[in-house]
Amino acid sequence: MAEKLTIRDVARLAGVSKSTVSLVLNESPKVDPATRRHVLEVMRRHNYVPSFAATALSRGNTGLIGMIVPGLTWRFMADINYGVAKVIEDTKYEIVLFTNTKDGGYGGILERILTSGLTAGLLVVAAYDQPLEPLIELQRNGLPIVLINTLGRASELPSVGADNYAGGAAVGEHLVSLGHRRIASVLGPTDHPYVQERLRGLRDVLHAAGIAPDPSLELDSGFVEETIRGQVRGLFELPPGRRPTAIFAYHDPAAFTVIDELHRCGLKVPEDVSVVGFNDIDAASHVRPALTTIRQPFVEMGGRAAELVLSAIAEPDEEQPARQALLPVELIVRDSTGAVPAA
Amino acid sequence: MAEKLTIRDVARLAGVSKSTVSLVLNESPKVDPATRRHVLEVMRRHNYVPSFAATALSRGNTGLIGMIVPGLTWRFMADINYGVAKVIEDTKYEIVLFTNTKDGGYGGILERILTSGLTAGLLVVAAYDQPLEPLIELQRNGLPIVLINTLGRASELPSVGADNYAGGAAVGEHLVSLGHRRIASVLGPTDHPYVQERLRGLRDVLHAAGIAPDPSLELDSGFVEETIRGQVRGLFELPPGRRPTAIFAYHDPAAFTVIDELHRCGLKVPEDVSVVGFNDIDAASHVRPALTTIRQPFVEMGGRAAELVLSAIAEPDEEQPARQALLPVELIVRDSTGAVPAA
DNA sequence: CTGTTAGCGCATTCAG
DNA sequence: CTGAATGCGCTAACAG
Repeated sequence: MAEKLTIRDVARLAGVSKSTVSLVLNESPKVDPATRRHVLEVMRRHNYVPSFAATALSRGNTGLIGMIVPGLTWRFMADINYGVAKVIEDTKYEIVLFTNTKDGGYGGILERILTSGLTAGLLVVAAYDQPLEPLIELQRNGLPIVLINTLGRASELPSVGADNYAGGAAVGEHLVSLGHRRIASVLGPTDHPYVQERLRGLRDVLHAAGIAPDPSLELDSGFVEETIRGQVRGLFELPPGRRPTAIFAYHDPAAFTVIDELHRCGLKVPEDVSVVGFNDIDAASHVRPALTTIRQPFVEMGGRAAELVLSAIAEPDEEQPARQALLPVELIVRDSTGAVPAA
Repeated sequence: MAEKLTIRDVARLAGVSKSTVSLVLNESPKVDPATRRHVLEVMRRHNYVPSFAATALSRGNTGLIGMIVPGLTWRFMADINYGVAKVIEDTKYEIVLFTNTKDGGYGGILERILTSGLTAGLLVVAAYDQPLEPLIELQRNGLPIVLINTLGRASELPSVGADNYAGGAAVGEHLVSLGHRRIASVLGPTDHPYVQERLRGLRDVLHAAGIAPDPSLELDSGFVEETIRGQVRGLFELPPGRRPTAIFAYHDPAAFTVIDELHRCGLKVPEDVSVVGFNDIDAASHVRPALTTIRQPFVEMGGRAAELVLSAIAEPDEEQPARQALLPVELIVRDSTGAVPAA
């Protein structure tokens, strides 16, 4: 059953030549609508689908888009992938998934991809510990690459990322509009570019509001929960006038920790202190108080990245300007922020 | 740079013929070790990798293994994929990922895969709402398929799954050994095969211990949290002698809900009531009391499934007996279970 | 507009 | 053991 038909069979069945069939397949306008319809009909009836391998070989393009991900455990990977898949599935391309299971960087993957012509383009979800150079090298060799840049790393590669600066600014504007003037930041690892961007956004807004930066309120908290707890306690051991009335945490789990520690200190959220997170993870809306936070557009990022590779593949000549798309983030106001308490 | 070399170039550079190079590539023993080494050396030096498309066309095998997943949001998908990737990366195959983004079933994917010869084999992570027939059909047409059967669905397809029966039995044995005789089950959706299997395992153990089944302790709780809370309360409105001393929840989040509701009812875990979950999600070890639960071997499931397709691809003739591999689960004893309280 | 003729890069006979 | 000849299924000029 379902014996595989070749283009030749279709040609015979339709009473035309192979190339006519090929032209129909490639939607060439150079074929008579009637013949075209007829050929399509034959194809459908016999359930013909062109051979993937043959098409790839002949065209010099495999119709495969590689996607390198650092792993699937990261909670937003699902969204990114969804965005990518949504775009790709409407094309003739398929996604080849490469998961970094080994520590040794991208290993032989990249080399293999390039020289074997495995994929027509590459989507790379930036990982903390992977250097970008090999990718840039690949790109120079003609492989369209788009970086899904969740880390805000600067590079000459085309990339899509979230507008972390705007995120920080939005938080600042929201808090300032509520009357807050002493805003602390639990920054996580401050050497990460995205953290710096957010802080810059926040500072700029504060500056514009006439609020001078206070280093004692900008905390490099790293990734360790205990550090955060200690820092939060430290904040409220400051002289009363120097204590913050709002805390901006670099991601939602950190915000939860902050809130929990505030509660332990006998402070109420948002009555005594307002708290803002980042990322809008599922739990943010379920927790109490529901968390005010910034939503990153991961689905859109995936989709946009896919569109970018696709277009780079379609027009390889056009020396694509390295586009660094920054997608807008969204402030989600919930219950963890409120007006500044009366002094 | 890195102009793509063909087998012909390598032949020329090595001073042999194309077919010799080909034989070397395919590790044929019919080539002189010296020439072989020489050719390999040339390939390495010039960074030659055979063209993916050409190899695929010529061999009639794309070297691609498709993986259909219902989505990446499901938390265990990462583990399954990791297991698959671990196995696949040591072979010449790559993974093509298909995500069901549309509701309409597998859509055209399956048809396309078969007739275009896109993939050499298929790994399908079972989804709740997808029928298996199309897959069986594909398999009949010669496409090796392995079902990663997280739902315990019966089918003639080769599949790997977790031993849910053993899981239920292990829970039973653990609780019985602690002296419990009145064990309630918060079953989730009882029409799901895996739920039934677990219940069967539990019942069999209870039966062997001389404990008669009690329908009032077997609760079809569906997926809704409120239902579970109500049922838990109901359990402790039973006459004192008929109340359970232990509760088996069909998954960890449900167990958390159960524990929370017990606390609200003024009952302590495990002093008054023991609670067991299923799946061993990350939170299970972080929560208090740390949850006793059953770990499912998702990584191993992925790996095993990958091995199965690979072998089916390698030996297509051998009318593979439809293997239904059931991988062992593991009881993780933590703090939520304890000796039955003294009457 | 349609049919003819060459390859694409490799695997696989088949002689030598 | 090695080299020359075919073909995989399709696309892409090129004639007709």
